[in-house]
Amino acid sequence: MLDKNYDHHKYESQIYKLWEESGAFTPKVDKHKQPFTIVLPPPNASGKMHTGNVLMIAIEDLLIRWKRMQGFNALYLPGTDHAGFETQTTFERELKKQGKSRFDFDRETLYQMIMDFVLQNKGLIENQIREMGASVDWTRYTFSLDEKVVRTVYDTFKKMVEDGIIYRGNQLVNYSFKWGTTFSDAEVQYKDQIDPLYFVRYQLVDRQSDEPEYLTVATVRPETVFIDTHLAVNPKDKRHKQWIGRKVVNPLSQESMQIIGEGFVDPEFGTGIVKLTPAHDKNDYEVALHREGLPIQSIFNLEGKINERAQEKHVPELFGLKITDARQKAVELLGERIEKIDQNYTHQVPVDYRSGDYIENLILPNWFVKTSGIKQAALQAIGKGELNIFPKWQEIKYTQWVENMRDWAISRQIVWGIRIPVWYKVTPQNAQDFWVAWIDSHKVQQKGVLNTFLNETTSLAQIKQGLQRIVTLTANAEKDYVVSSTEPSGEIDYIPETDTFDTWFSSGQWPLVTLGYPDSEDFKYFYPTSVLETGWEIVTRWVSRMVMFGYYLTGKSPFAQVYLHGHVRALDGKKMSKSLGNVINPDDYIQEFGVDALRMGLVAGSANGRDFNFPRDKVIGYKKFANKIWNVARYIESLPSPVSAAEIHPDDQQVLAELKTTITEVNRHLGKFRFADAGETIYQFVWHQLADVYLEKSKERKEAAASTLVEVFTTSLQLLHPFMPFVTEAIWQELRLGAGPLISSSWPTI
RNA sequence: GGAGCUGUAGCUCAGUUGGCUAGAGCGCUUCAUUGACAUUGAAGAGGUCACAGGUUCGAGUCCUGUCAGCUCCACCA
Repeated sequence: MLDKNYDHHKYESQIYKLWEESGAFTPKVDKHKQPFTIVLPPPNASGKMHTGNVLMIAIEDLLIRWKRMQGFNALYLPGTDHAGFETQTTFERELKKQGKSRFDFDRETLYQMIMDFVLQNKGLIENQIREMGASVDWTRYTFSLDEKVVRTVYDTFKKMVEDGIIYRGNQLVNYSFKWGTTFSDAEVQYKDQIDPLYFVRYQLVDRQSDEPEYLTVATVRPETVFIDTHLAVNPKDKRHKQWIGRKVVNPLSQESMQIIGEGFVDPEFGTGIVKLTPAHDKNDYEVALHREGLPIQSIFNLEGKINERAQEKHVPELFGLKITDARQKAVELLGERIEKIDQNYTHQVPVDYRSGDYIENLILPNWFVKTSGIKQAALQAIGKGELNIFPKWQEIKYTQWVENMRDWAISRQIVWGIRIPVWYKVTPQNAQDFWVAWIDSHKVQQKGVLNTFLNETTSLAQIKQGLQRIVTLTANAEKDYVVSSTEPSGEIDYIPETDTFDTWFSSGQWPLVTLGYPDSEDFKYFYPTSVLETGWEIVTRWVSRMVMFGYYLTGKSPFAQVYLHGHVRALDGKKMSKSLGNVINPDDYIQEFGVDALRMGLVAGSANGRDFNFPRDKVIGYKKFANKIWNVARYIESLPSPVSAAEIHPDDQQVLAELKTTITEVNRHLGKFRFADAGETIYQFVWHQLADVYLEKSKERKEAAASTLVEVFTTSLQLLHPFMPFVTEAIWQELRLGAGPLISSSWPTI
């Protein structure tokens, strides 16, 4: 006898085990069957499940189970990501609790410590994926630092270097002094901030009698004044265009600066005159690139302090100061030349997406992917229909973003990740071009230019042993490095690159590496994958990169269809955030209402790809629904033995016809990624047509109606299975409705 | 500045190529019920589909404009 009510605690874990052991999750390569593949967007290996992950898995598992039942060879491929920067920052917080920091360890030790940390925590997210009922193939599980991933990433890097798509450049990057690393454009966000806006006077050279003595420039960064190379005005600006070609004196360095015309200058802003600081501003940098002879000189060292340029430019007072202190000091030095200060100036400052700390634009040697060569295919994919994004309007966003993509800085100055497989040649002549940080034999950190350390007592080998980080002070020409995963042997000394790849460089190849690119049987059979399902916020960082790598390496889009779900917002309609205290922990809902209810509630509440509020009401509603199905099963169980009746009653005919319509509708909705509609359709049928009407009426003719009731209910369970896998399978097992488990039964046809 | 999304019942939202007598869930009202289920059943109230024009035999749906909310991208030194 079934219990009076459905108790999800009683069934969920044992049913997952049953599925996994049945082999239903593990498709075999079979040329006679058509593959259907979804690669799970890998969650952070040391993270835990959030509502977005739940929705993601609910939708993907729904598609997979549907296709599996339809007879496809369905592969749902799981994995987790090392999430380089995010994990390292998390780990650093742990270190801080112990009174330590990353600077206390050499890179290999630190890497191993983080690896241990991640391995310790990895089980949590894996268990949560199981708990969700995701019918993923654990035998093909991939972690993004698995050897096969690293190997492919290295091969790709090598190929891209050889093809000239990856290059080493000394150019403007987004840099965080707090974290000591570069960020890609996609990782930079902007936040509003109020800063004083200083109006600084620049004296005109060779002034004619009727002219003012000076020009005024508005800036929030007086500390950079001394390195200004030029002033710029908009050539269309009638007030100012006459200054083009004239000169002013830099109020701090006293050097003469030419005034140039540049279209980017907004005549409406400030005074309509801009100072140019090419090493620390994107616009100014662009100007410097297309104009000959604009010096690009950085004024910060790697610790965010003013470097020796301060002396060269005659403002020694600024040397060694941090940015904020330098700003104060510069204001003092400018003194009278500051005409006025606007204290209420609101502007947007760049911050990193993770911690919201300042990002500076700096010139640093970095590895870059030249996007101009590979983004064309990623754009054409849309036009050619090889890549379809749902909802359709997201294609516009994707296209815009790819079109505007600048070169992609892929090196990160953190240890947690895949080390860039490069070795720099070290010779007595170039030892001054490397800055190194390393832990010496007394466990003390040393920092400085390499050749200052190399002497009788300290060998290069010692430095390498305790190496934390190297920075090449110039962009190395190709002859100065070797691409290799292991240290090249021979006469010449080498020092390893310590930068790691941007996580998105490896996860951009995720569909490839998980399937065993380039020559595994799996890859040949399951690639390209069928559907990529993920959140829209990740289109720029991830989806676009996967498409680019897919075309670059295989000539194909890694997936034909992309379905983007919306953000799950908090109950109050706001973005979930710790500070607002409105974060929803899916575990609470799983405990209280069960996985089926949570999955179905989210699927039914997801607004066709738009953002939506966490649908608590629906989750509760579907828990009740699970119980409703359960009780239909209980009723069936209570029936006298099913009697086959010859008569076809009109009620039977009607319910069978309604069932047919339901099957058609569910298929139609699922085919269009309209999951909420599909769920709603089957819900309405089961509750309000089957249970409320047909079942009630059949009570007057129990024996005669029994076989139809069982048939319709069995089919309903199959239709419901992809949406609510646990309760449907539990009933299937308890009532022994089929030979094998429900997960492996056939999708209803008409 | 560029682009996109949204505005439908008290609340959260469906409404797919125009055919709507506008739906669902929750909430609300009234009633019922000890044999599948109160995690229930039956009945009901509730909407000039943001606003103004237009196209059409017909507009929640298409077009134009206005207002409001949200988001993304680019950025102002």
